[in-house]
Amino acid sequence: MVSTLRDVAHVAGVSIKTVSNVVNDYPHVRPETRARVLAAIRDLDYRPNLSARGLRSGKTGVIGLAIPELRQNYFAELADTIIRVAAQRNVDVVIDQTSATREGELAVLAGDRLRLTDGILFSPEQLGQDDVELLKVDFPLVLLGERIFGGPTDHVTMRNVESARAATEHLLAIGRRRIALIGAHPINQHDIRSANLRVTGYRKALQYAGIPYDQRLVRVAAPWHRGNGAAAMRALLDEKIEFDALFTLNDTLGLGALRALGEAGVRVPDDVAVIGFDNIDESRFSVPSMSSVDPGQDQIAQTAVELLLERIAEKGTPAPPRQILADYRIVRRESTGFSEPAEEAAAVSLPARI
Amino acid sequence: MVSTLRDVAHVAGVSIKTVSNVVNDYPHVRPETRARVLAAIRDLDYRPNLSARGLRSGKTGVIGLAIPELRQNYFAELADTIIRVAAQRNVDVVIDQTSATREGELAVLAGDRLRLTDGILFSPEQLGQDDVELLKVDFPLVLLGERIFGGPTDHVTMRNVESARAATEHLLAIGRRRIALIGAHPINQHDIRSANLRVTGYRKALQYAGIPYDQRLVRVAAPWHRGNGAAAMRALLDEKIEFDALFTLNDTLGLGALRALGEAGVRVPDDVAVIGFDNIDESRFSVPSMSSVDPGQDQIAQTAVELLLERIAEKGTPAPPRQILADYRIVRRESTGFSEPAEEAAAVSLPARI
DNA sequence: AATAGAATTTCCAACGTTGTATTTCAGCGT
DNA sequence: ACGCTGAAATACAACGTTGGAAATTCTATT
Repeated sequence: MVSTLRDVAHVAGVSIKTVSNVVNDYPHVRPETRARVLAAIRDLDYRPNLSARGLRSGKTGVIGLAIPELRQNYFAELADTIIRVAAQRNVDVVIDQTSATREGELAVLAGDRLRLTDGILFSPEQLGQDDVELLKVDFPLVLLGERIFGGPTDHVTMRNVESARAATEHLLAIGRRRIALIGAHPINQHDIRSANLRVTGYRKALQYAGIPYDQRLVRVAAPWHRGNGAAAMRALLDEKIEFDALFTLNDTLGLGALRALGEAGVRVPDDVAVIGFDNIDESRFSVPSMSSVDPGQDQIAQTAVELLLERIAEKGTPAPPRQILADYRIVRRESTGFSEPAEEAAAVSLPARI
Repeated sequence: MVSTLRDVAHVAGVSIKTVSNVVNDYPHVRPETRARVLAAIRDLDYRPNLSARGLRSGKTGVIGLAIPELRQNYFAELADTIIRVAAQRNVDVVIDQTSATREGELAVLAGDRLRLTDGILFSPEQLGQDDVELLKVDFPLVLLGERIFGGPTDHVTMRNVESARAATEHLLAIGRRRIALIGAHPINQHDIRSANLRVTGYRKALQYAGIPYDQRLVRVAAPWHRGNGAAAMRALLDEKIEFDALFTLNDTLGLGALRALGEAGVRVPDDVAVIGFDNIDESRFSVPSMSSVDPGQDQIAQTAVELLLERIAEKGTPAPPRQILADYRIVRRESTGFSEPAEEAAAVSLPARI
């Protein structure tokens, strides 16, 4: 039913190794022989058995992507891109959801998922800088995200400080001076998670502009989901703190805040300009559409897959760990007084379910 | 470095087959022997080589999920649930994105992805009823969605007609009489895609309520994404057609329509009540939060995985194809004049990226 | 103590592939 | 015609696992 090298070899009248050589583009095969074998492969609809190949070669052609939850827009988009990039390299992707639990993330590092995969792309959410030692694993691992820096593995991440600063400067550039921030985390000097990095960028922009940092404008919100964005915004409004702009540390918070602003009758961007972070698809379609920082996710996905495949192919002593920073850009939309050209708003390049 | 059955056998002082028996819960192993083997397995951190197991047994323990785009909320949520269910059964999931192209979907049926997987969950978006013959494949396949009915494979889907009727009746129940619909497709008698099924439900509800069907209220929109929902709504408003309610054939269209309504200063639900379809997470957080039809996606995911695993395990003549219909429910939110209890709105059970 | 019968363990082969080593072949110079 | 060279093709073994059957050990009877 399913044909093997043996069947192809029989039909083509050669040995199975010759068929294998053809399949693997081994150079020393006579064109005539190659043609005969290829014809047999076509006739029999032969496909390599990946289990056998994996057993023999020690490589499965599958990489793992360990993320908290596919349900979160950010990770769905990341996974989407990563799968596309991997597919171009003829690599399959198995997704492992850690459910954003420390337990789940430790299981990733313990290699519980490694049974099938040649290596793992790992975007932790619970592990932090203190866990950096745990990244010393004996399989190829590429780290994503901003939870851990300076680890022993390749790391692909975004320019948090610079891009947050740019976002803040965007608000300053349109004349805003009282810029609230939602999404901070309790201060912890040893914690360099992205919240703190982005807050740092925010403060730098203020400082450079000569605007004093006002603690009351900076609100804690964790985790970064809509409900907390809305709640933080309601608190700001309740406390009657004056502000004319808002920077939320991710888009999801921003969308929640937009909702709370809408409920309260605050006009965006007239009364309050809003910018988020991540540039998820959804932000283009909110009311009003929301400006955001595009942290270069496509580039991150592309780079991460490339680095991982390099590591998997690597022989001998591993090269020292590399850190790659993606390019960012500010996407201006209605929430900061801009409007995208109609085409862009309409250009949903991704056909929807019908 | 990586230990095998052989290593474990050596340490435990038994044959590799005995270790294999322990690993596979073969009953006739003395408790004492079993304990010794398990200890060795722990000590050596032994994990079965899935390639070898797959080669020997012909099963990989991996299933494929073929969907158009992970980037679409609906599919991200579906994939999320399916991966969770599969994980409980110790099965991994490889995601294959067809990019919503016919070509990509044909590749799925051609088994291009089958190299690694024991079977496939397939949610087509381009293939239609005319392609039903193509579903006759020689590997386990479970069909999802509403594009093709009566095929040769198991099929898990939703009650489109009934649930769309219930959605319409919900709008009728709150006193609305001029109910617009967005998301219809050009009429084609042989096409039973979900758009037409849902329109059928809508018409049945109207008919039962004694309300005439008004062609002008029914708008085409394809594909079902936000931009088209907004565009259809703008057209309705521009044409000054009177309506006091809106049923969009999915949530994404509805969110786009909400945006257009907001832009036009139309109040929701006061002027126009809105209900969508799919109950994606996002609908809870729009402004206002959007009522929707929950088509029973969790149940669909659960059932689909179960059916597929049954088919994979099936020996001998295959049982006749089964069709499973999930239970639906109407979720009432602000867009139809209800508000969820605060707890539910806040109960985002899925921690976000920090 | 011998023995049937069951329980437990082991042996052997095979799954489909590819790396290494070997053989065969064609073309060339002498 | 002979040996040489490199290209082309092949033979063989091994990757780690498990199904089936055979071998061994144990238990309960007699």
